[in-house]
Amino acid sequence: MARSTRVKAKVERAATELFAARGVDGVPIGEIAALAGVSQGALYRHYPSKEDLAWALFATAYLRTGAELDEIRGRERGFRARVGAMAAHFCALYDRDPALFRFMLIAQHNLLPRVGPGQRTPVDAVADLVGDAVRSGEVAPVDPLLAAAAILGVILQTAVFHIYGRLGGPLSSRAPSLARAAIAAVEALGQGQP
Amino acid sequence: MARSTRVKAKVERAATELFAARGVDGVPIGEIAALAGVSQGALYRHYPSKEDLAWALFATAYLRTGAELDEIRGRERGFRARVGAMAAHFCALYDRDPALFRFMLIAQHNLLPRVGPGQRTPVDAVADLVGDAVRSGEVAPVDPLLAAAAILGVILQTAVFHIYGRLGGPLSSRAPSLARAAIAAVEALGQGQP
Amino acid sequence: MARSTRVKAKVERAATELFAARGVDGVPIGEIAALAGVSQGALYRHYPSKEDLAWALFATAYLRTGAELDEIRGRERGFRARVGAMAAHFCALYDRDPALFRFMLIAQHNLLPRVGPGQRTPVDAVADLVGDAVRSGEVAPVDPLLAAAAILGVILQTAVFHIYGRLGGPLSSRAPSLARAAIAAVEALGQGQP
Amino acid sequence: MARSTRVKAKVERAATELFAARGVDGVPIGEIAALAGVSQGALYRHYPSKEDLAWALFATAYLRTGAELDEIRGRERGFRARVGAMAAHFCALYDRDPALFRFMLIAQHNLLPRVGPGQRTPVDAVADLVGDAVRSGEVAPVDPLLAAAAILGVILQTAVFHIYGRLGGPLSSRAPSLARAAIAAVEALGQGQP
DNA sequence: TATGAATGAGTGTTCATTCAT
DNA sequence: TATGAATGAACACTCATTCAT
Repeated sequence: MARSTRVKAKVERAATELFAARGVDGVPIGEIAALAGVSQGALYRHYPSKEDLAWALFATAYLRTGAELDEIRGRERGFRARVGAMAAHFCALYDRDPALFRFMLIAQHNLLPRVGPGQRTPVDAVADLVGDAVRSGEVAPVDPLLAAAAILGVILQTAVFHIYGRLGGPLSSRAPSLARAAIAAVEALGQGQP
Repeated sequence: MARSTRVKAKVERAATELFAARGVDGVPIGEIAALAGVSQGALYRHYPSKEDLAWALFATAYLRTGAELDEIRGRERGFRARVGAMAAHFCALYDRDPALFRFMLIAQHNLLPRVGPGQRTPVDAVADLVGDAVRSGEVAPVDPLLAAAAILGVILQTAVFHIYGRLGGPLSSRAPSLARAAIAAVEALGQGQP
Repeated sequence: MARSTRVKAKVERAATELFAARGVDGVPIGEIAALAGVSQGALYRHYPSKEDLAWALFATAYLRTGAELDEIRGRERGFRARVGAMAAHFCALYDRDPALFRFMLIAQHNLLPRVGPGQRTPVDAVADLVGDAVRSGEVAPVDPLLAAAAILGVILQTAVFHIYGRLGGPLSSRAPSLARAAIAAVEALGQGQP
Repeated sequence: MARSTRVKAKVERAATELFAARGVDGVPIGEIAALAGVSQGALYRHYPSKEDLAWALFATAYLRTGAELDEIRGRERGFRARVGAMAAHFCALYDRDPALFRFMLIAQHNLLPRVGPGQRTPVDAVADLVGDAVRSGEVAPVDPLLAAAAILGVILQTAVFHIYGRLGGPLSSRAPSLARAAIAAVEALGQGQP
């Protein structure tokens, strides 16, 4: 592993932890450097600005999550299986790196507008998943974006409660419940005016 | 209405709009003063600091929402009716003042820790609503906090999608759908592994 | 005199002295503030940046000098009288505020490009003076800009020598000599190929 | 030509161009290295600091010019011929390397004080030339330094006008005119108040 | 030896807060 | 009391210089 890669990795870890705890604006760059064990100036060899560092962290994680959800959509068959796999995936992400998850939840409010319109986001993946299910007749017709909001809302709000200490234990153990709840919510949305 | 009250109202409106758009840290206090049409120094006659202003805005809206949800719980009877009324209430809040709603979604990450443990929050109201339904046998046994996460997640994530332009139209028109989805999610959570 | 005016005057004096001694880039803004007896932040109420402060000082002095030379051109009659008055004017400027003069000589290399093409500069005034004299037949045909270079060169290089201690005494006492030399130089330029 | 010499030449060329365009303080050392095609660290093998690089460039050119003017003084006979040769020499210097000329004009304000009192500068050469002429009776008694200012002013200010685009064409074509103007200026200085 | 990453002191600038008027 | 200028402690960022590889 090259020296440069080591520094970058340490900086990204430190920044993720601190940004997650106190927000991008709440963390002086010197504190990131100190936690990463490098000098302040060294950060600027890898990122042109603090904002760019935050954006790189966010975009990487956000778009990678979108790609992973797309990958699940390509791999799994059937609405229920796909939602289950996605819920498990989100929970695993959370359990593996809660700081990164928290950072993404916080930072989206500032950074989402920087995501280009052509990018595949997690929202796109989930909405397309619902679209597939509607087309195949697995679920009654429903606005895919509204359904995606329900699916993501059930999962992400649970993560938020976990972050604030309202819920404990590994999130992964709740993945099946969350999947069931998300599926039920989407089906209920589809039963508009019967 | 006393002059002081009018000034406070103008300041709070300005702060809400600006905080919602760019976050508390992203808004200089001078800009709030300018938008409110008062001098910078005058702000300090009403709020001891910017942080206190943000906290006052957040706590007022957050705790009032909790009280309103409690009031719904006191007024409505039955799990479904109560969830429906709460969903309608959230949607009306959003439609009436999207900036305030957005501010609360953003600011919670910084300000939630300042909410005292004895305060009645919206989460408490929703969780208690679920607890009531479990006790009365209306829904199968379920962790009230997990169920509250599902209910709030379905509603709030829809609001988030509205904020980012993924969904349009008044949120209130979606209230019945959201209530149905939230109820279904909770019921699904209650059906462990049969 | 308003407080604001007092502060501005003190800042401009301090900046002129320090810029003249060590160049714009060589002077930290904190030193200007210290010499002016105000806080660092106070500077930014009057100038948006250090560069703007330097530019304001330069542009004011440079364009005012141009206007004064134009005024001389309007007042005096005859080539010799006008050059004499201009030389005296430059020398008086130097004697009254050597630091400002030195600052202008230094700063022109960075700031002259910011002077808009429509502005009346000292160079324009001197060149027009020569143009008048050529048209009236007082001096033989000569490129007014080349003649202006000669006139300004004789005067300004003398000031430079004074700055570096090669010449002493008040510059004003040399004004008549400089005027004579400048006039002779222009006349000699006019005797191209007889 | 040794490798070290080639590197030094490339560095000096790059530094001269960049210093001339934006001043010593305005040019990061990395930019010099990039333009010279060497690494940043390699510069420090040849010059102990940026300041030393600038000084080496300035001192070399400045003192070499002084030596060349002295050589003209040794070679040419008569005030007029010597001034003519010097004017031609300055114009040739400018035409051959305008960046170096511009750098010297800019850098003198910072670096002239570092020139030791015993060094032969261009000013010394020109002043001595005038002294010779006064002693030989070729020109009326005149302060040699004042006369040197006039001679240098006529030539250098013309160069400045050329740099700023007020005059065009090769400067060498103006050398005879400048020499004539400089000589006339000196003679005028010698004619006190008759 | 040559490279370019790392260093760390220094800089310009912002902005919450104070305070003279 | 209301104003807005002044304060001064941060802060993000730059860059000359050093040094491990």
